[in-house]
Amino acid sequence: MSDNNPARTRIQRRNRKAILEAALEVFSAQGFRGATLDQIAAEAGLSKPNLLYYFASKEAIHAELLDGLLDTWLAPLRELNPDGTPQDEILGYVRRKLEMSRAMPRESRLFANEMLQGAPRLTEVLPKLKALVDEKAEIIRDWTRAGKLAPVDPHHLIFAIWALTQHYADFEVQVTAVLGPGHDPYDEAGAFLDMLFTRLLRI
Amino acid sequence: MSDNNPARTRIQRRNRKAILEAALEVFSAQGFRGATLDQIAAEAGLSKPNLLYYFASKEAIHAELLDGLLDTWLAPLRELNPDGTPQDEILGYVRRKLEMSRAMPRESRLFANEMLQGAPRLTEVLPKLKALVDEKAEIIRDWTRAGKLAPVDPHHLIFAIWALTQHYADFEVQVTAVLGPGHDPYDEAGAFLDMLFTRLLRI
DNA sequence: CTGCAACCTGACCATATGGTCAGAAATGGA
DNA sequence: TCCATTTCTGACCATATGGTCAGGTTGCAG
Repeated sequence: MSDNNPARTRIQRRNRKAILEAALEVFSAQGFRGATLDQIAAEAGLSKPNLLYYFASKEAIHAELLDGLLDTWLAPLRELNPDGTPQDEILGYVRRKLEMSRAMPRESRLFANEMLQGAPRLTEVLPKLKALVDEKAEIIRDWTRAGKLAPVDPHHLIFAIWALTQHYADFEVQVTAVLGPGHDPYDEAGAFLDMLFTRLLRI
Repeated sequence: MSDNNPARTRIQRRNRKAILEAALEVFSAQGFRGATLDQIAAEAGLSKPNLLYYFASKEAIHAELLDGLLDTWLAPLRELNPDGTPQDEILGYVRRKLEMSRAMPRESRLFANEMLQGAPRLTEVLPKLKALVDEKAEIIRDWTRAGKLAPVDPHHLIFAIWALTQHYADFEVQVTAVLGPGHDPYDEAGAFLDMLFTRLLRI
């Protein structure tokens, strides 16, 4: 009872991790309501009552997953450095964000599911999102004012980066189906987006 | 029994329409598994057994919604005219697609939900999608070869248009939360995307 | 080795949900 | 008006699902 947060025993650490991993798999593929505890339990290799020994409820598992997600998700944007070269900074952001979609497609889909449903479990963190975006938008606006960047609406530039990178994770089936076999969507997207943003931002 | 397809009586037409409208509302906001027949019935102002008088099952309602959706959704792309001016054609497509997101956000979200879950109920129509995209990609490639358009990967150009336009419907909560009050997201997006694609496609 | 705390389970419960059905109510053509 | 057809409903059912619990099993400190 002295240490509250971190899982104490080895077993607890292992099982909580397995549960969260399984839950990410299932929630991201089925949405919150579509996912069942039985699926998560099976995926984690545990019994349903045992799941509920580690987490108070289905909600609690989902909440824990969402908990750090926004921070993880916004990390690439946080790195945008006002003292760097505008084009490099923004291209770097695009690359980091695309890499994140490639490395964490399930997290992307978990997030997308949440947003599609109207973000019922994220509403209280959206203001935090807005604050960060506003801050970074101001940096971009300054770059434009200083003549270092083509004039663009900073908010919609950020939306564009989100949309273009997350699309490859969230609509993976569609992308794969349209490209057909023998393609690496993310490699191609990387080249395409480099080109796109280079052209867009050139003064 | 002679005429098979169209709803025969006035009542049938009215109620089927009400059910599909209600189902679109609920399915697009909750996903297939998240939606319940009770919700749809309530939204449509009918009793649950009455829903099932008009449709064989929950699946059947969903299937009927999905049925025409892909065609509707791809209509703007179909209009891409190989004999037009490349820039105008592509910008026109972007505008039509954005307008579609504005006018039919629920359809967009229904579609997004389906894709997120791996398109279990759309797999058989994905080849049709691929065929259309391949056809239009070839047109774009020809334009590029003819020197009328900057060189771009046509498939990823189309993905970009999808991602950028659908984002405003699918992530509406996020867009609204970030922009704050006093903005018309679609108007701003229209201007931004015009600018973006103009710069991207200029030779 | 022992005993207590941590871990786990089968059996069970309440509710939600998709779907059925016998028959009542409305509709509309003759 | 009459009655066959269409439309609609309350009551009901089977199953799925989130969650509980009494008690069994395992891990580990002393």
